[in-house]
Amino acid sequence: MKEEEQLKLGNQICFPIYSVSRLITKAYKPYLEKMGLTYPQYLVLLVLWEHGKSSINQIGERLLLNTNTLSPLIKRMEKMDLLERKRSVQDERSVLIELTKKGLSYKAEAAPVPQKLLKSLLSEEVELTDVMLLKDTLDKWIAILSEKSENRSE
Amino acid sequence: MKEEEQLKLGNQICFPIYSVSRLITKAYKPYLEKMGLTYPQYLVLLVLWEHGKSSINQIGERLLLNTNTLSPLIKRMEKMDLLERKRSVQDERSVLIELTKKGLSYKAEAAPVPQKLLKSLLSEEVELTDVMLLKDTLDKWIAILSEKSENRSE
DNA sequence: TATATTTGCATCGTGCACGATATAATTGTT
DNA sequence: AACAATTATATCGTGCACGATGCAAATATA
Repeated sequence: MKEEEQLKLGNQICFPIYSVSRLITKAYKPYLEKMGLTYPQYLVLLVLWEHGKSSINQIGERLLLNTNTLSPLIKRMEKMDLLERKRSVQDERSVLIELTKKGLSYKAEAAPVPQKLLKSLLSEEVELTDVMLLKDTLDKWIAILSEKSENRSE
Repeated sequence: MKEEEQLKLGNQICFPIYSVSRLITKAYKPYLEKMGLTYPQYLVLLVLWEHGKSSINQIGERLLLNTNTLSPLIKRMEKMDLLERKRSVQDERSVLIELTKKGLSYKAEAAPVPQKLLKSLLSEEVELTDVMLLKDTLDKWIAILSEKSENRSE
């Protein structure tokens, strides 16, 4: 492909990823706003539902987010009475995050959401096998790219 | 799949899209910061390089962004002397955006960037055919999802 | 031709993202 | 033990995203 052609929006590979990411966040909105959650806040809950009490660092590793994003986000969630922040006794630097009853209780309400969303993304044109292939490629890219962005300093 | 299982991060389909989107924006950074550009600013340039003078509305349609995002972004780009804003004579509501010489000249520098980035995303594990399949699925989703988010009010 | 509706853009407020920097606790080294 | 390096978190500044709202120009309707 000529360079000229590559600069056209329709031939870009990153633009559709960027757009779909935003559009999916929007698609999540009607489901999440019933609970007063944003999508990143929902992601934090996913981690805590799956792994229980975790440090900010551990949450960040799983979501590929740094503390400069997570710290304020988690403080907002604390204000919403979804979780509690406690300094670790073993290591006074760590802040351990634990769900409140309210945070735990949202799990039941959130459970059917991914299924509903996936369903809305499936059609005659896009079948489940396509989605699995897509996820496969993306997961491989995450492995490559997250490696790279960590080692920026080396 | 049980609902319990679906709530695990590793089984989510939207999370990898969200993560890869952010990681790719980061991957673009070293290439774009030479020109002092952010990724969304680069997208605006792509539109203007391809289509020439355009209204904010037209740019928004192509990038799937509204004016509340584009207006400030384009004003920043005007300050950087990349483009000029002019009210349309035919329709005083429209603001027409036209590239300056500087904005035009960046095209040559930006031309090889998508190729380089794509290359860094290809490996033994992820081949070009996988990327084409991925883009195909994403483009179909954009068609579905952008339709939906427009018709929210109906 | 008045008036209602729509359209294009801008502004405001809130919440991410993220680079840069700061700080205190911990660990490593001499 | 004293000091250097690392680690975990927090804060700051900037730039998106986006819902809500406002406003003026254009268009549609009565």
